[in-house]
Amino acid sequence: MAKLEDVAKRAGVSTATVSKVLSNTPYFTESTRQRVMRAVEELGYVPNLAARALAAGKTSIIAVVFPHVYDGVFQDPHTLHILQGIEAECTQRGYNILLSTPRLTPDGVDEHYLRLIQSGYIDGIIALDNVPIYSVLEPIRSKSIPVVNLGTHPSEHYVHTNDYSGGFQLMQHLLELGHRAIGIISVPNDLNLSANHRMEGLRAAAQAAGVDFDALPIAEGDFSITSGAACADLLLQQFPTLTAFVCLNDRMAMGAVQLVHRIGRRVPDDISVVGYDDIPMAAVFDPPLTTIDAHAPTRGRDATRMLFDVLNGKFPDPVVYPVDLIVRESSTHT
Amino acid sequence: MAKLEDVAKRAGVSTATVSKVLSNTPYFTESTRQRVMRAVEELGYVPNLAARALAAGKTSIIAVVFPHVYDGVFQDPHTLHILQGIEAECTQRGYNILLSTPRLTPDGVDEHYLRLIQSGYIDGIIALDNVPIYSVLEPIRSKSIPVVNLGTHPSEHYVHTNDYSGGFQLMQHLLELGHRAIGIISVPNDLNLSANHRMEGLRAAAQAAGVDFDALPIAEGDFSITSGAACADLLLQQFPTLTAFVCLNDRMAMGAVQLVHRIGRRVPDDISVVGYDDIPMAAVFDPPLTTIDAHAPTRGRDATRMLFDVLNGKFPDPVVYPVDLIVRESSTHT
DNA sequence: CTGAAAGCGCTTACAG
DNA sequence: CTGAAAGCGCTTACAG
Repeated sequence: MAKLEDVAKRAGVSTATVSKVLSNTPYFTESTRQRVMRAVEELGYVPNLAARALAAGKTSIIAVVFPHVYDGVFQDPHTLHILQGIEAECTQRGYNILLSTPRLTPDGVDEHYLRLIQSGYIDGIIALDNVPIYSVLEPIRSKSIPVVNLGTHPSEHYVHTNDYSGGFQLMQHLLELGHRAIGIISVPNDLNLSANHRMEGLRAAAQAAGVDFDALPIAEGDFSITSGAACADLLLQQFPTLTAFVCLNDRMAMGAVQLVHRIGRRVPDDISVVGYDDIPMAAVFDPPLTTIDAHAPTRGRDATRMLFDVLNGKFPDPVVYPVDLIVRESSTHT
Repeated sequence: MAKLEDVAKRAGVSTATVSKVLSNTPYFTESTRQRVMRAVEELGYVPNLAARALAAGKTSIIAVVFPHVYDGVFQDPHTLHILQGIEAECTQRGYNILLSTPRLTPDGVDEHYLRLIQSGYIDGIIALDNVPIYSVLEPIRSKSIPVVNLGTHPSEHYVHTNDYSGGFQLMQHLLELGHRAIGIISVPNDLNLSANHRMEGLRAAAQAAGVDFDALPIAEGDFSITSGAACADLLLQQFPTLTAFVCLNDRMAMGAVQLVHRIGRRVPDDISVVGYDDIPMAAVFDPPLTTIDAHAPTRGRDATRMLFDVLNGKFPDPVVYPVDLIVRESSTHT
């Protein structure tokens, strides 16, 4: 495998010159540049990134940090949508993605993640830092690694959506349809900060309409389809007269719909069900889900662009996306 | 940030000793080992992986290569299931995952991928090498990077499933239920080798039952839900008397079910629909899908274990998984 | 059982 | 505009 030295010899210049030509430093004779480039071409030279990383401290690797919680980031279409945006942007800029899914405990994060942070391997981080018990940004604070946060733990650079507003709109929608007997399908409040903010939005909308939020029946799932079905089952057994379910994500909403159908009732005629995220399947589900579009596909891309801005010494403004209520057929008036 | 030299000084030994103690070389006084370990502890020393990569040629990074085709690997729950298995196994062994989604053309693969291969960054590769026009393993052959292939391009080490058998069982199932007017929802044959093998299985089962496979109507989608619906629409307009659809993956099957419902007919009473992959949603879909379980979750894990075997100098046997027909409610007799 | 020293393949002030 | 040389932080024969 050809190295810089080989290229230098063949081009009749020093390794320093080759290095500089390759990194596009100006002030070189056109002829030198061409000699170098031809040697590179002829030898099929490709730089050894490990060496470059050591010498220059630049690796062309960015870490995507998605904490490992509940049933796994790999099960969540929403998370994947974000990853897709990150990947597209990184690939375009010649960067590689290192996928990190640290395991969190109240005491901190696993050793493996800590090693990665200090490995000298990564130029920057995009994090989905959303787990209340611990922020994965914590061990990074003492380092100088640029970070953009897609989660809601405090961070200098971030791309958020307005979860509070999303929750508010969702509840408002059901209330406007006349629903009052509304079951909440939530998650434990130590699971996800975004979910907590959505809950606050739900509460605010209820209170604005004079509805006692705390009196509404609530069940806690884990974002999975099956947990949504289980929650709906539980709630309907205790409160058979419920006319609607608000679910904190689309997958639980899909589970709730299935449970309702399984017990011989109809969505939305008997019971309205609304979700959150607008995953691709939401639009083609039966019935299509009323949900909140939180712009996952573009959020990953924007976070990545922001990270590159930071890497280039710019100071990008934080971004908070608005969210959009998407009314489909899973909800109707009482 | 503490480096090896700092640890050595503090422990009163040479850097060579520290390095060897840390890599678990035997033959060290217990007291030396302890002095070193304490110094490591006190300084919070973490090795710089870039330096280690350069010096030892070991990076603790393995690349997961999922060629970028059709609507993207990130949309495919099946692919993600595989990734989940890979991630779990790598994390457990202290390895990092570098995600690579090369863009393929008949002429080859993008420059970015080529650079990664030669970067000196990766210890091994797990590939889903399934695109007929080009094998991502091609540029690796001249290198000495260990590879395990989850796709069906030729490779020394691989973990497969028997797509042919899956196709065969699926068609056999419908034929046994009495179906003869069967629409095939496939993909273009330059898209995916696994899909092609499934098609061969379908054909063989048809022929074994005396059915002329080439006479069956066929439409080509792109694995997405919406394409499944579009194909079903097309086929039913041309052949209104079809009693069943075989789809080459679950998502297209879900699209087909939705189209059937949309035009006021029922699954399975009017039309049976079967899929392939057994993605998590298949079991909770309405109706639950008859499909082929190709063991995605364990396949990623097994491929990763195989890769570590190769890295450790072993010669693991290739693995071909059997596949299982899962009969649910989306298919019934004519 | 332990250490001195060379080397992995780059980049980067510095000097000219 | 170009090059000599030091250095990035490790590992690894080799010698003792």
